Amino acid sequence: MRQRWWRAVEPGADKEPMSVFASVTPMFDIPALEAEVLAFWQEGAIFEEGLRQRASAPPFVFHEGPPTANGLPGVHHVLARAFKDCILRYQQMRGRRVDRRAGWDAHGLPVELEVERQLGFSRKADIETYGVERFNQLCRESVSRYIAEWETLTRRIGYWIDLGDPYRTDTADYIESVWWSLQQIFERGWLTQGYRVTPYCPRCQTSLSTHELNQGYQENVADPAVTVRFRLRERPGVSVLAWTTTPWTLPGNVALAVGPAIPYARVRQGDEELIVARDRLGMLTGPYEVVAEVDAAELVGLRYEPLFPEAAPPGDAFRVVAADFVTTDEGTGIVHTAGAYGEDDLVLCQREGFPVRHTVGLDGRFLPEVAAFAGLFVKDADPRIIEDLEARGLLYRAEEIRHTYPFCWRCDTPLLYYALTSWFIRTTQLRDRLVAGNAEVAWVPPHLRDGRRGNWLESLQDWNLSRTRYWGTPLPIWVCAACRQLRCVGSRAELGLDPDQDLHKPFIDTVTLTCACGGTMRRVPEVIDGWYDSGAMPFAQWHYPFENQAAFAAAHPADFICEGIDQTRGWFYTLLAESVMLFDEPAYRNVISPSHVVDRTGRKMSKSWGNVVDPVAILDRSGADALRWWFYTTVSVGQEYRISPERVHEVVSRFLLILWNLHVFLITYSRTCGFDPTPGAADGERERRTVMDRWVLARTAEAVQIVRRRLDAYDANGACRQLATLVDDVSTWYVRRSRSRFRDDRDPVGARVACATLYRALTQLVQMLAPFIPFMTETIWRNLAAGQPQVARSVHLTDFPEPDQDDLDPELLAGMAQLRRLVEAARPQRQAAKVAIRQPLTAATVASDPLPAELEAILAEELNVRAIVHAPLPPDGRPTATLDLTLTDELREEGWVRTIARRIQDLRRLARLEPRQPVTVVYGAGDRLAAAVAAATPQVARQVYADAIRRQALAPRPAEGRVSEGILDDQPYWVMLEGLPGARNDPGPAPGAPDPDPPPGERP
RNA sequence: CGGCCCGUAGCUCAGCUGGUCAGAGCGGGGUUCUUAUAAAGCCCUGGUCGCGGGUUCGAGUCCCGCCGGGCCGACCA
Repeated sequence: MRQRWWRAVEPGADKEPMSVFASVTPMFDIPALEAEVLAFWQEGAIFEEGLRQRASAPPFVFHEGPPTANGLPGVHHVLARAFKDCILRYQQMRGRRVDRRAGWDAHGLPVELEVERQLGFSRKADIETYGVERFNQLCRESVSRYIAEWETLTRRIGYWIDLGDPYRTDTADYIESVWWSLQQIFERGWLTQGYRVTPYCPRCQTSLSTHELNQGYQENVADPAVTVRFRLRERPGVSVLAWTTTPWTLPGNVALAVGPAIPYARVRQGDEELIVARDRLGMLTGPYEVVAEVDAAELVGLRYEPLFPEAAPPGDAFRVVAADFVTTDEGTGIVHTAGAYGEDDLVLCQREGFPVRHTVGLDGRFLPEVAAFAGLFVKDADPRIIEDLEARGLLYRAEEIRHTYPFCWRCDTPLLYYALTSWFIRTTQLRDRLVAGNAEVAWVPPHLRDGRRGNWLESLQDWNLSRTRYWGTPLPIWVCAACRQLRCVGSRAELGLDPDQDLHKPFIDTVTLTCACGGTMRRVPEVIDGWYDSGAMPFAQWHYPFENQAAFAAAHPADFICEGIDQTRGWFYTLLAESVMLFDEPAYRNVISPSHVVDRTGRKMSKSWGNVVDPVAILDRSGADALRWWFYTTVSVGQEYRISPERVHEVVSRFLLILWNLHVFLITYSRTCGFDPTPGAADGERERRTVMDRWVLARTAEAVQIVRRRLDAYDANGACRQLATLVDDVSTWYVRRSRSRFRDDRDPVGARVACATLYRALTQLVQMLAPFIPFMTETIWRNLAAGQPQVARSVHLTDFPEPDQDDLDPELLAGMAQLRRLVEAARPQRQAAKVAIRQPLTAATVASDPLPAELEAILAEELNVRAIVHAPLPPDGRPTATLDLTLTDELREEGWVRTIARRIQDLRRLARLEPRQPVTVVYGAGDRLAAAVAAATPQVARQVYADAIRRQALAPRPAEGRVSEGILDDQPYWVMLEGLPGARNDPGPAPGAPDPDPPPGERP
């Protein structure tokens, strides 16, 4: 039967007669440990217990940003969740009630597209044909399917959030709350209809908001760039040249714009004359002659021949006008204007009274009016248009340009700038209040607030809220067919609907209202931007204001949110905007926003690059603790995370194994010395603490202070850096210096004091680490808590450590720091002189601030000198320690003995002996060396647990058994353990030696 | 074009309010210590802390300019 080695066994079954601890072993299967912990949490309902325990405590309010469940979660999703979880666990340990409700963004284009893919649809019309009701039902189901995948990962990484009662943006209650909010905004006059040019996806057939646009820019897109002749009507032989990268907008041309302050020129080239900006003469091909300089004012009002007369709209058009937005950075300094396909163009046309008419339909194909290209998709029409212009002598020049161009963030279709009637929230009017609201928020990293985020708010656009799609919250605006009166509905009651009525399309479109004028009101066809839904979660998750008004009031604004940097203009923005509009305050107080996860070379991860790092593979190999710790410590929040499985795995050996082995060490020796951590059991031992004990406790108390300060400031990086240093200090300084005390069987009280000290430091350390690496800390906690019914059964149910005032000791910390610097300063001297550290020396001359006697004793031991000679501090104030490297015979002999002893210990280790298993040592050496050994035999024997140390002839050395041999100051020797055959030099178990499993410390 | 971030040893990164700050880890080379450690300590890999100015008694650490990288905006008619 295989022991479940990572778990403490019930006391009594396996324990030392004197010990409350069950044995534990070195670690090797972290994923198995984590699976065990997950099962423990599940079976013990630890998460629920934590909430219950703080039920009446002051709340710490957290909002979970609802992921759109339309695909599998990636490693970057683990990143934000790691930071969320550590703050939430910390706050709960600090005594706050931390309700944390999961949420799912169920609406929106991403979900629709996923379903369209499944159904093999390529056009929006396919959805209508298929039936909107069935389609929406599939959307709802698709979300539910992916939610299951997200829940699996959420649990696996130890992200504690209540998955049992999530909010979903597609429920009727949620939608009703959103309607309520839109009615508020409508009544304040901020929700309006407008005819504007917006980015438009001809495949999805909906416009997009500016904050969706940014996600879809692609670099280095090749597009045609054409320069076209516009022939002046009254001046035969003279053309105005205009430049565009969208030839498909040329049939829609209605005007040419010149800059009022830009100087122009008329040039002769061949038998024609051309007008361009003087600064842009360089774009002309071939020789030319400037005929005249022309002011913009002279050009304004000139009429020209339409390029495509058959498409020309009725009314006034085809004139040159002045416009401020014209520049001479590109093109000819004269701008082709098509009212329906450019923001500036539309404004200009409306000002000048030019007709604004579409030449392209909602599907991105030319309308019948443009006979030559009717039915062609605009991008496909570009080359045909160029050919046509060429054939008619209107094309001056055609090239290819590479530039950045927006594509649909979900379906990769090139976007068109397209004039549409849309519903907008006039956020530009609210800019000052949004900026003021943002100023109240604390960001990690701090520069985001006034940097990227603040900057973005300054250049805010109106929020294009409506989407001409299907799966979303219906825009609750009804229009009277008779008098065009608008009404924004804010509740189901206004429509006379049951609470359990589904509110989606197509049902909602069948609901009519009667207008005050007696006419019939019908709903507008649009749904709303899914980002609005998620921004509504602070109130909509509560079905506010219809229910839970008190709960909402108590939970707004939130203390803390955390999402990736990409949410600056996503959720961070919509939360802020909606909260400011509705409640006149920001929705959150503190934000952590980690940067992107990229591959090991700094490239974005993308499926087509083949460099996507799979979180599951990392979790299976290194575990969730390792991945989490890597995120907390590898770089500061705000820097890119260059991830690779190897880098994450380093955490295991560099950090997790050391931590684990600290507790293995403690338990091993607690079992041998009979240490009992039960309060009261160690009474009276405090007075016997050594300076090392006091130091490690002071160091821990200091770390508690620092970690609390850092986490209170949402600085997980700072907290973890401190904890990493603490683990290193405990392991490589306290335990290393104190090892002999733990195993000193002549002083069991002293050993128990050491154990009690390490127990105290380690339990606090593990508690501090629990928010970050919740799995391993849980196992260690339970192993340490074994047999103590009064101790919390989970580390996550404990209170975060307080800095113990009695333990704090800044002077001791400073003294030890100086001591360690002195030791480091001295060691290179031995190396240079090739004198081993185990070789005792007479003295070291130390120039430093005076150290207390007990620290000086440690210094002498670390330096391995018999005396410390004091010297004045050098002028530069830098403490030094200078070794006297003179060797006497006596010193040499002592060094020999220590070498022999070390060789014996090494043989014990290689033979995998138990710590106290007695052995018989035999050795061969010359007389001088043997005399030194003989003189020190009692000490050596005790040190290496030898019942006898016997000398044999130097030659021949034994052929059997594992022998260690060497030369000390020209004197050859060998040493071996008697009765332990197995001569090979490998560290495998020697035949006859105890089986390596179970581990050391397990049997009496 | 504008905003922000970054540019520190071969690699990945720390360096808070200016004065032991010239560091850590990894890799490589060397060495030492050790029965908790699939460990650890130490040394080396000799870094003009991107470049140039400035402020200061003193600047990776503050200011200005420039170069390079990243992100975000704007523009892309």
